[in-house]
Amino acid sequence: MFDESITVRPPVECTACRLGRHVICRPNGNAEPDEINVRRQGITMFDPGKLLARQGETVTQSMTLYSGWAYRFRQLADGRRQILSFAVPGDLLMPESAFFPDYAAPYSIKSLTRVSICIIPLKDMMALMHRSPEREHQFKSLIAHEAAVMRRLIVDLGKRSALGRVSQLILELYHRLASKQLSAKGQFHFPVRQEQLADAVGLTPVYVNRTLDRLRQKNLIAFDRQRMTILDVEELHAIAEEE
Amino acid sequence: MFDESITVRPPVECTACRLGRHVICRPNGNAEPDEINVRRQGITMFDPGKLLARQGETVTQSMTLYSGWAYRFRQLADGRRQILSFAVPGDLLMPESAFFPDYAAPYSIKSLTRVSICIIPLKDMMALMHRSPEREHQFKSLIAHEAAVMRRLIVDLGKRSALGRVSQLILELYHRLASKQLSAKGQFHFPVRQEQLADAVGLTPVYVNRTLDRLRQKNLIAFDRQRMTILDVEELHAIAEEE
DNA sequence: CGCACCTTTGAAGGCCGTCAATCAAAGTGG
DNA sequence: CCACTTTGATTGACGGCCTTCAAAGGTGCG
Repeated sequence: MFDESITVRPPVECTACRLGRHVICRPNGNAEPDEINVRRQGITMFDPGKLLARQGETVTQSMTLYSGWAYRFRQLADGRRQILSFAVPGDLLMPESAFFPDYAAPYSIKSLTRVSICIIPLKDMMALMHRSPEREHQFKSLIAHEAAVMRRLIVDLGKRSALGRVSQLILELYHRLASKQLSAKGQFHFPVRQEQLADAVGLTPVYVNRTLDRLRQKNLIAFDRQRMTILDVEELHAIAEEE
Repeated sequence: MFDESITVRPPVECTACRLGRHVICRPNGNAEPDEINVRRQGITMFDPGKLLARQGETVTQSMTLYSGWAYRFRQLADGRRQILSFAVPGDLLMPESAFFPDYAAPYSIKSLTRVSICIIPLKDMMALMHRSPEREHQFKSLIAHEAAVMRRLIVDLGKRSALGRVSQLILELYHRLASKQLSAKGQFHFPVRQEQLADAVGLTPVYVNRTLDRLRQKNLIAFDRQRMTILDVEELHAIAEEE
């Protein structure tokens, strides 16, 4: 399954990880030795569109996105697919797997761009988690956050129009990236194709295109060549809430 | 907030709880004394339509549904509401709150029927949970199950038609009730009004009505006077998957 | 019996989907 | 460096699923 990947020696020590405090496996502030650096198997690269985890299969690895984007999704028998969430640099790809031995993945994961992923055996991640109550609490917080994102998506899909859903998604990703210093002045790298936007917000690619167009004509966003710019955060937020 | 409720002395000992093994607070099989029985404050009754928890407010109590139905929902500023899930007898109303002190409720909860609820202080429930690794694991499993239900709902709302969504919901509740011995021969008490069905599956009450009608005309269900009967589980399941 | 609350039904319209064609951008090989 | 291909964005026409508005019909309860 992973034969199309390339694993390289870790280019950096974990203690010098550029993701800094935005990643779960950051070293403790105190004198604890850098355990993860010893355990991890290297950093693995994948091309865009590669399957990183398959729905139903047992999870044995803990994967942290070091660079690039991925998405979690479920696929129906006839091919329809629903994207549950996007993962951006620093995100743990399946945080809840750390709580259950022999956990069966409840969704699949695909790379959206070229990605590099920091992989360590799930057992080691579980052991690391259990070593410190704070780290365990961080895992629980991650899971609670995932649940909060799912609830928002449910409300979006159930109660909001196309304009509202797309606006919500753009804002959510903007805020997540901003909290990791990955956006500036409302501008950020947004490598999501309209087909995947459609699968995320429960619309067709054609209608996502028209919806983006409406947002552009309202002068709320500029979006071209994977570069998203939010021109009016307040008004975009208002539309995201009202529509 | 709870001034419209009536609290009565526990009518039964926890060790004789009719919910038996279908409730998280069941006594351990081994010789451990019945701790919950000491801590709980009694069983509280609420009329239909009462608010049991308010989105955003800090959770201080652990509530288990002893009888009746409730639903978890989020409400938007303009009044639109999306139901996230239903709670049936035996369900813990907000399992994830046991993991976070001073947890702010991410959704509101309302009684759907007249309900009786077994309430104990959240701190006691947390202490009880931490006492035994198995019980803590049960809590984690509950939360994982809630997450799985949310994922299915996301797929329903994003990718399925009205017929598929309604079928999915009926089947989900049927299976949940069956696992608690609360349904027999495809027949069960279903006290959900069409307005709430609509809020659960992201449709309007009018269209839910028409959709139920289509299911009846296909001879897949009978539904009258809060009594739901599934006439053809296989075919209903097929439609739930395909539509 | 009368009122409140649902459910059911009809008609009209809009949001979004489907199908299809065109266009733009980014490779690819010569 | 330029045909050629591939992939994704864009646009138009049309249709359908679902919404909205309104009214009528049931059901339970005081």
